[in-house]
Amino acid sequence: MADEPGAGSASTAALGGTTPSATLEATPPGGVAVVMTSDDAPLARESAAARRPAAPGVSGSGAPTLEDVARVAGVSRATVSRVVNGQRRVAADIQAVVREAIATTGYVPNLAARSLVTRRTGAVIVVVSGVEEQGSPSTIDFADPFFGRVVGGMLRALRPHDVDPILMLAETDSDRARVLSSLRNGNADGALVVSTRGDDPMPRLLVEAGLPAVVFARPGRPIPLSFVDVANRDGARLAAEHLVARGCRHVAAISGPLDVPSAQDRLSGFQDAMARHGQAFVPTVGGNFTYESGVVAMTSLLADYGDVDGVFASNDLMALGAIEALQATGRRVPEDVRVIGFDDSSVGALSRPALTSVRQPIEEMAAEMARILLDTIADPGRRVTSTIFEPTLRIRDSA
Amino acid sequence: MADEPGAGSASTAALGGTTPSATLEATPPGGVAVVMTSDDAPLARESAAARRPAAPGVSGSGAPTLEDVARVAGVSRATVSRVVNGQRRVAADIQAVVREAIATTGYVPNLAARSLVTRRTGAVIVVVSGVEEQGSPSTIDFADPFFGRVVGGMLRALRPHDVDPILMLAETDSDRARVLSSLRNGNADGALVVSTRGDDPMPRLLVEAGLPAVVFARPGRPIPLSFVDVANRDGARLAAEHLVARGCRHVAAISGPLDVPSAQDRLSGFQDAMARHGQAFVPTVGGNFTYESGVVAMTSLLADYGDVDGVFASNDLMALGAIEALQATGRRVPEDVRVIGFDDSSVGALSRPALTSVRQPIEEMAAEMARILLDTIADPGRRVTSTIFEPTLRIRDSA
DNA sequence: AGGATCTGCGAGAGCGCTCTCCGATCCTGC
DNA sequence: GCAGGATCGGAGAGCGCTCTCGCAGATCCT
Repeated sequence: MADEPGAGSASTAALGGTTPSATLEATPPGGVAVVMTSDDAPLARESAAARRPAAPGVSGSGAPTLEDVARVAGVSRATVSRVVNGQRRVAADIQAVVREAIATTGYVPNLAARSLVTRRTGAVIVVVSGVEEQGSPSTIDFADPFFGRVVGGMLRALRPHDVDPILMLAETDSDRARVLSSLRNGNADGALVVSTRGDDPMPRLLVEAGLPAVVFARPGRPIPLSFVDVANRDGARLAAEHLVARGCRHVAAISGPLDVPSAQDRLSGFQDAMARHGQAFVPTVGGNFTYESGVVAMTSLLADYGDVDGVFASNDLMALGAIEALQATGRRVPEDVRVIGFDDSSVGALSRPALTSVRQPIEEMAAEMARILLDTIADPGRRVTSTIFEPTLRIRDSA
Repeated sequence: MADEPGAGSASTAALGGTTPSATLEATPPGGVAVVMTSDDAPLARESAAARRPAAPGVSGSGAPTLEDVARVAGVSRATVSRVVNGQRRVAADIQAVVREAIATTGYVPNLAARSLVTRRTGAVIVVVSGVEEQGSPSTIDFADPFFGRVVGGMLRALRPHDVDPILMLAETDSDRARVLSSLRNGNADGALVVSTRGDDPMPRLLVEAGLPAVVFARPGRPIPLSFVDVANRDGARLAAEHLVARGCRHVAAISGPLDVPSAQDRLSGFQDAMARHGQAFVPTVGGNFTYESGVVAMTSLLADYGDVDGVFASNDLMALGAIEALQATGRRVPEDVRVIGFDDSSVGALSRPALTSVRQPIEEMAAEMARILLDTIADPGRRVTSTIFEPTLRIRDSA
């Protein structure tokens, strides 16, 4: 990216400056204005070599080190270290002196150095994992609120332990190799994996490498790896019972890809529950968790079973698509057909009619993942664990 | 959102012994079935307790080091290092031998050690910044797709450079201090800041500390800090012109909190554009970017100006709320009242009627932030920069 | 009261890596 | 054949930190 002569004081957008090539279909070509303000500002930011704290009387350059603090406090490095880490008992008065010295020097421990010896980094990798598909560069939809909710939940559980999440994508083999080596060479202590597909190889790789990890949702193939999940079958049962209770007699299902364990469980759980209520056969069409696939599935369902009066979709997006298709054929929701989704996503809550949906406590599940991982890191000999959360039915307008 | 009483028990069988002791305050009241296999040890949560140094003496146990590779290749550490980093010319044959040795040993550089001497970490902090409000524990809504889109955009720009984002929340002063010290002690090389409020102190702190940083959206107060933004006024103008073109004669606006610069710009840009088209006064009610505030604002607008036929809301959530309020009073959208939002969020696209909205290329903006930060880190003397993206109008059904 | 035990602090050895010298080797030109 | 470069590999000094070890001095027991 070319430098531009600072266009004097920045007043108006100097259009036609350097135009980042980032303007594919998003911005009309040339539709980017770059404004550079010169740094005649009082706060000169030549942060180049000047990484010094405003510490008086400390040695020459660079951030203050343990050594510096020790000198100021008149104790040894070891003692300062002990105070910083609160490890072994240190006399109260000395502790005070050291803390004082830490404050005046503005000391802050260098994590790289610490991690070099402790073999702990205080960071975990959050792997958003998918499988590259030909054509589409990414299978991961970051706009899906699911992603943010998971990360948010992890963050809240991690923060009290001063552990930070490093975000990594894992779509290609080289991505996965990168995650693995990051972990192996001590760039992070463990991994929290959120897979978008059942056949994701990431969990297996982690297990084989013997690395601490926890995954979201039960892995496709059983492997010795901790995971957190929702009781998908119970959620589906909730949906089935609700539809039955509302008087539905001809219900159908829109399922997710059956190689995804959760989709599998939701479908079979729904079928079983319906069977218990006398409907032995549930017309089912598969989708792929997208809105469009919901439209398609519902349309196809309608073609074969025009008298459906209840639909259970394996996620909210497909449920929304189903409603769209239903309404397009003049059917009213919920009067003519009742629709239930799965996820209790914000999209569903905001749509009209508001979507009745099976709620899984994503944030808490994510937090639990973090907790399990932390425990595993603290005690590597720990057995593999799993926590299953019970879903609840969030009744709104669509069913 | 209140927790529903949980559905009781776990039906799934335990894989081994059950130890619910791990679920102290971790487990939400009810609704959770914990199934865990466990070792006998009551897990001591002391992070400091289980801190054991790496297995001593076992050569094969620990990860291979430069030393190991050097021994295998029959060269010195320095040479291996040179090969790994491709810094100086190394004879081709020796290079081959070294690479061979790297492959056989499975060597992977220890980033902590490297960063200790290079003072570079290959990581940047993504600060999701807000201000703690009394009552609510968090002002940051991770379920908002905006969050994921930003992170996704950054990720894609960062990845080719092998730089990873570390996620941090900054709500309290101590959070902010943590971010600052992480940066200062070389835990990360720079910060990408996404603020949720205009009066967020984070940007200022970063500047004062002379740390490399880029923020999303123009800071509330002008400070010498690089940022990326969308031309909010232009976006608002687009909305105004569209409403006018569709024949709206009495338009109103629902604004965001006016201490947020972007909300300010959107409102004034809209007002100015409307003034140019003959509507000097635009009835305006403030909201706070939430769905509910949109409902409230629209209701209040309707009470005072029953004849509105066009509404511009400063974000999609509020626009959706407005539509809800409109429909609740029997008005049709877009036939009676046209509504335009801002963000082009996925919620808006999925709602019915689909929301017409001003689109800002969030992913690309985020990617540009990453690029600027990387440049700044590479050349700290670099001037402060800003890139303004042009918004476009995404016309759907609501206007 | 005397030895045993405990407690608190300092000395020092690295953790794995990069990078600056420096010496050894290999060309090149005369 | 030899000086003068140019090139390339090795030795070694740390980067800032933690942690074991050992030694004083305080505390305890019989």
